[in-house]
Formats: sequence, structure tokens, C-alpha cells
Amino acid sequence: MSTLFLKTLREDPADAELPGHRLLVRAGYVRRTGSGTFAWLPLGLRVFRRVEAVVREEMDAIGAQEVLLPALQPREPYEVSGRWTDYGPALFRLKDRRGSDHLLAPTHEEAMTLVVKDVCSSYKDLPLSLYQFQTKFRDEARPRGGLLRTREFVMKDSYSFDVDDAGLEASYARHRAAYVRIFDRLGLPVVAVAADSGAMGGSASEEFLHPTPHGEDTWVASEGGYAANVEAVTTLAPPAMGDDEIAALPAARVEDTPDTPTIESLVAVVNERFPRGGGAWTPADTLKNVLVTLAHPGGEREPLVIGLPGDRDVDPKRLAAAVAPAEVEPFEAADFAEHPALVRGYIGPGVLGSERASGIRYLLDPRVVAGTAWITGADHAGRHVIGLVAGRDFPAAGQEGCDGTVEAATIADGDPAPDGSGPLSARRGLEMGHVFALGRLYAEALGLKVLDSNGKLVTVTMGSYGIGVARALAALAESGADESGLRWPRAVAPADVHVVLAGKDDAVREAGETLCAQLVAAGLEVLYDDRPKLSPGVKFKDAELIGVPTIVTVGRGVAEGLVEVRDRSVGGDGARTDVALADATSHLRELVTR
RNA sequence: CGGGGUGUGGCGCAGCUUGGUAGCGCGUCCGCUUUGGGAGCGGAAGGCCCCCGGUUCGAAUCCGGGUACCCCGACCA
Repeated sequence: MSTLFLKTLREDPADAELPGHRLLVRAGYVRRTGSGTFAWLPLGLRVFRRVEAVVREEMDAIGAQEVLLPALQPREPYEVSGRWTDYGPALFRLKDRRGSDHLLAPTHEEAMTLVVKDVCSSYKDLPLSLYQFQTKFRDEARPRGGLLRTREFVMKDSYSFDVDDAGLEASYARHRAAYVRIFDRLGLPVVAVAADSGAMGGSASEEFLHPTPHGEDTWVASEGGYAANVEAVTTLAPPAMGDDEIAALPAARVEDTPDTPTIESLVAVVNERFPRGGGAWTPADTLKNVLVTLAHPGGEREPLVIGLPGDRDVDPKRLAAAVAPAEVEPFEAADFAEHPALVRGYIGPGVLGSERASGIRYLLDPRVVAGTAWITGADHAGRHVIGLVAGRDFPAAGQEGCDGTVEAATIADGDPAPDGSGPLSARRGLEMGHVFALGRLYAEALGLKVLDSNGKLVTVTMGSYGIGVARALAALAESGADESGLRWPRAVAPADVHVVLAGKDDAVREAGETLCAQLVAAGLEVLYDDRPKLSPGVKFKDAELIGVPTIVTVGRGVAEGLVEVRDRSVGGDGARTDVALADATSHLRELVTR
């Protein structure tokens, strides 16, 4: 360490918030160089390489082959796939000297598809899985959490290519299993949750979330084993009524309900003036119609109304996922002016829908099935309609005339899981990996076809699978850290053993040098603190900060032929043991390989 | 993109309200002492006070405009 490019900091950096990020900077693993960009220093890079190595081994183990594609990509393939516009402002675009458009790839579906198209022409070339560790560029609106969200980051991204759905299913399963092994080896707890496949239209998609309060994703789980990102949760709709039953329901009636622009005021007034037998009206009896504007990637703006039970709000993330790649923007006062059929605060299904007065697309929450009766706007100021029945008075979810359903309502703790496995509860998580059965979208767009065994051209079906290396490292730093510093799992620690030289005697130094030489000869990676003229306390503090799981102190014990071995591994007992210098190498080797 | 905050030696900060030419701690360098839990004493180096403009005899400090970074939110197949 006397020559290592390393400077530990005694104080926390001012620009770091999360404990793990602070420690990574303090311990000299990384330095921030700009917003969302980081320099990797020697210790950090060693951990980085070891995380990579684990991922690489598991990729190789499922037969995936490593390649490396350029980060710099021409516009055209991304134009063909639609992502040149769909990716929006997060895409780094640039021009070369001839003025032609390029991008710094945010992921490599297009590029990888084209490489395979270039090389493969027969079903005999498949199945095929390719992967790379490549720097991705995303011009994030706001980088955050140190290494958790950066604008430039290395991702292991792999892509599978198969002739048929069964092949894709098998490739997906292999990748999924590899991911489980990777996170297991890294010592990083994760849960696989159903993810939104959104605009990409893929069939299966799962995220590996590391449960942590710092996570940016919200996911829900049931006792019975259902787990999903909130964006992907589907609503358990009540059964629809038959036409006969619906016909027997009381007719809808319009009533005066002045000064009831909000759900709360409406419920209060209705309970006072129009009480019903069998319990008071609640917000869940109302149908709330929320107005938004969709900004489509092409620049087109479209008003949209979402109809959902009044006890729910629109969850911005769920809605965004549901309408992607369009972006959701507020519905402004000016927009009301353009749509006179809309009576602010009293909008109802009477005017909503692309075939009705407003002409505005009207998407319903899946709960609004045929036979459900609602209190909702009567499209006149100060009036609501009571007992408006879906499927009789307006098209119910899923019926002809309905513009469609949308999964945009908030998920509440206690909501039933869609598979009937019990009530849901919400948690936070950090996306560590994503496996995605893409299907034929990219292959179709870019013309990736092979001849099948009958000599017919078929479009290849694909999967894509990603793991962020630095994010995994950051999550490990976060989860392992204690009050005195970092603690790395052995699989990725920057060294196997940290040898601290505590003493100025020649005998101590000699013992330290000999021990290090033996450890290296035994195949261990050693971080050796031979810094002279430093008080022992500084070295001990630094060793704890750096977080190598085993710390060996060579100092005053040398006179009796002893060194102190200290355990600082995650889940370890923190024990300090005196070990005979003569046995130290074999003892440590056993400890490390165990 | 909305809201909040911060830019002062390498790092962490004070000074700004009330203008007078910059200070503390850590780190760094030299010397002596010290060496098992962030050592002591003495000496030293190191700053375009984010940038541009304005007010003023005089601006780190007041005013205007930029810009960078951090946090919350929006955003983020």
C-alpha cells in the first residue's frame, strides 16, 4: 500500500448521500468526475473485475459466448426499430464529421441483431446466446445515489436467438437460472418479480430486485408467492354480471350535487341528501375520471381520460408504463378550452370515449366491469348521476364500444394478488437484473430470418438479459457496510487478505514480508499495508474502512511467533484469533477457500 | 422539467446579515520526538473566494445574468 494509488478520506464527501457511496469514496474505490460519471481507482476496479468475473463464468456456463460491440452506433438501425425517437431525451445523440447521426447505445438489441443477421442464416446456427460487457450511455434526467444511477455504466447484456417459442422459453429459463446463481454467488439477496413488458410487447419479463429502502422500484408480494413490480401488477376484476341481472338494477338518476368538485365532498353530499340502505356511500362507489395528456414520441399530443374507482388514484409509474413510449403530461386549463364537452369536476362517461361527444379516448380501470354501478359526473356543473351501470349505461371494461382498459390505479396494501395467492403488501427494491423474452420485434424490424428445417424463412425470436456491474457493486457496498467501513463478500473483495504491519522493528517488517510472500505463493491476493511512519491506529482504521474480509496484524506478537487474524466478513463473528506465524499461511488459505 | 440547497487551498467547513483585500480542522512538505486504535511539538507550502457584468474609493461579502454540483419530485422498455 505504500505505492498504491489510494488516499482514504477521514471525512465524508459532501456530495454523497448513501452510506455505501460515502464509504466507496472515503475508502478510495471511486471518485466522482461529473454528474453521473465516475472514475474507478485501483481498489474499486479490482472489485469491479471480480463482479464481472462471476457474471462471466455463469454466462459461459450456460453456453453464452462473449463478444464486444461498439458503443458508438449509427442512427439507422435504431431508426428502424423506432427507438431513435422512442428512447426520447435519454438517448445520447451525436453527429460525425460528415454530419450523419450517431448515438451512444443505451442497450444493444439492434446492434446485436444485425451482427447475428450478418453471420447466421440457418436454424442450424441456433440456438445462440451472445453477451458482452459494454459501456451504456443514458442521459438520465437525474443521476442519483452515486453508482446506483449513472449516465455511463457497464452492463453485461446478453441476447438469445431461437427459431421458435419453445427455444426462446428454454433460453429464457437458462438465463434466469444463471441470474439466480450469479446473485447467490455475489451474496446479494434478490427477488425475481414480474416486470412490465409495456410497449415492447414481450411475453415474459422479470426483474431481479434487491430489497432495500433505497430502491427506486416499488414492488408487491403476497404470502402465497406472487411478486411483481407495481408497474406490472394486474388487477383482479370482479366477475361481470349477466344482462338479465343488469336489467334488474335500478335506473340511473341525475341529481343536483352542487359544490362537489372532489370525491370527498361528493361522498359527503350524497350521503346527506341521497342516503342508501345498507351502508353509507364511500369513495369506492364513485367513478373518478382523470384527465391527462399523452405526448407521443413523434410529438403528437393526445388527451386521455382514465376512469377508475374514486378510492384510487392514478399511479404515475403504472400509467407511464402502461402508455409507454408516450409520456404523460398534465391536462391544462387551456386543454379544457379546446374540449367544451368536458365540465370540469363533473365529467362522466356520458361524453367520454372516442365515439362520444368529447371524442377523447377513455380507458377504464379493469374493475369497471359490466354490472357495476357508479356515482359519477353527469356532465353538467353541479350534477352527478347515481347508479350509472357499466354495460348498460355506458360500455363496460372489455366490452365493445369501450376504448380499452388500463392498469393505472394505485395498488393499496391489502389488495388481492391477481393469482389469488392472498393480499399484497408493498416494498422497495433496486433493479439488479432484468430478463426479458423479447419475441420477434427486433428481428422482424431488422429482418433477422433463418431457414428452418423445411427450407422456409422464419423470423428469429429473441430474449435480452441485463445486469449492471457497478450497480451490483454499489448494492453490495450498501448492504455489507457497518459503522466502521465497507465489508465485502469474499467472492468480490478487492483482496483475500489485508496484512497490516504494526510495528517498526526490522523483525516485524521481515515477518510481514515473509508472510505476504507465502500468501501470494499460496495463490491468495494480498493487500499489504507496509506504509512506514504511520501510527497503527491509522492502519487499523483504514483496514476496516477498506473492508477486506480478513485482516492480519503483524506486530507485537511476532516476538512470540504470533499474528492476529481478524474476521470482518459479512455474517462472520468478527473474531480475533492469534495464530502461529508458522501456520498462518495454511490457516488463511483454508479460511479464504472455505 | 418543477421545488429546495450549495460552489471559498487537495478534503470538510467558517467568514457574507453589517463591504476594508481570507481563516479553521484534516491532509501535504521539512525537522525532532513518538509507534497496537485516526500521535506530539516546531516550521513551511498551497487560494482568479465558480464565471461574466453592475454598484462602490474599495466586493468572497451587495445587485443582475450565467454555470456546475447535490437533494426531493417528475423522468428513467
